[in-house]
Amino acid sequence: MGIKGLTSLHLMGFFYRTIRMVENGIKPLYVFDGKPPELKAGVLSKRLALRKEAQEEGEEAKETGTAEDVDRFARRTVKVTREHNEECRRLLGLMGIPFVVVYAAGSEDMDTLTFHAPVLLRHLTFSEARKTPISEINLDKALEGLEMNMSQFIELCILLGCDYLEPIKGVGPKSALKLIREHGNLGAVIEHLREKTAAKEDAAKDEDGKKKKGGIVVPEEWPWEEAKKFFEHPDVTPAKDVEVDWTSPDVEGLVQFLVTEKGFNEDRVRKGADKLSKFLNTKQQGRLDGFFTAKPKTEPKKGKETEKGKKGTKRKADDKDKKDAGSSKKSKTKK
DNA sequence: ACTCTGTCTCAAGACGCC
DNA sequence: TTAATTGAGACAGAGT
DNA sequence: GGCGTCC
Repeated sequence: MGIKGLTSLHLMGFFYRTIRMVENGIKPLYVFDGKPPELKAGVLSKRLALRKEAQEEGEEAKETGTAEDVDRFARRTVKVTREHNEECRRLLGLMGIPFVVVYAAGSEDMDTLTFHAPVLLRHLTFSEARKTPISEINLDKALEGLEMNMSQFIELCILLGCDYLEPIKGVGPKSALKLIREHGNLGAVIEHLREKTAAKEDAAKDEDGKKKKGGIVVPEEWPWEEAKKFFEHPDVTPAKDVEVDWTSPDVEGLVQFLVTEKGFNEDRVRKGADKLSKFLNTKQQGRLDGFFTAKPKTEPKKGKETEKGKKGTKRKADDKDKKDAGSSKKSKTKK
């Protein structure tokens, strides 16, 4: 029953995606993620359970469901094995595209900016088909909009919860921003919060049985200063030590690999290789235009709020008497 | 009223023909 | 050698 | 734009 081919989806993806980028003036550098940090072990095991469940349901669907269901499930279940990884690297090598392997990639949103990346592009991986527009976040603009310096920005991000420290419950985007604004720096904020907590505890002590929860509590151990140092001086290989060369593709090698070994259409492969060498050789390049459809919303929203999307969240006013709305556990609507 | 958090859901390739 | 992700949005509910 | 094909 299987459609047995389809063993090269990953290569197809890399091949065509890369070509598309190159055509549009992007010189990609692939970063292969090493192992995830153990910090997340707990979370991972939790997800494992969920996934297992999902898989079981998938199995079930396989028997009762429609063809689309099966197909869909199959796509989710594709394993990325080491072979796939190696093949991808081999492919990139033949294409003349550099790549590196890293072992700690906490690269998310603002975290990335804290590492002084000047520009952050989000949603790049969403093919243009999706409605999600690509957004560009410029560090300088962001700082300007926040009226902050880099130090404050880093501290703000730490307050919001970076991957390396427990987030402080009760402090979200708004409060964090406000706190930093009011106190000027994270040290003062922490001090302030600790004092507050202490005061409440004292008050509670008198009454004994009163409410225990004293507002926002900063964890005992909260080495934010170290985190900050880490952001300022990340433990990375200096750029100059990394080899990043974009070279001409090895056409025959590609043909050998993709056509002979993987059964790709030779014309397509050669055509792709042509594009690669053409665009990689010509120094000049078109801009990003054309790679994405349009970027309707630009960010220059001065005021505060560098985060563009935030405003949404309109509560659904019509939530009348919807009784147990929230209790729907994992009731998957299966067909 | 507003803010924050937790939980859940959804989808993820690329091309080309019509 | 396996297992395993990511990001976004919506919503409900508890906290202040 | 939706849908079949690529492999």
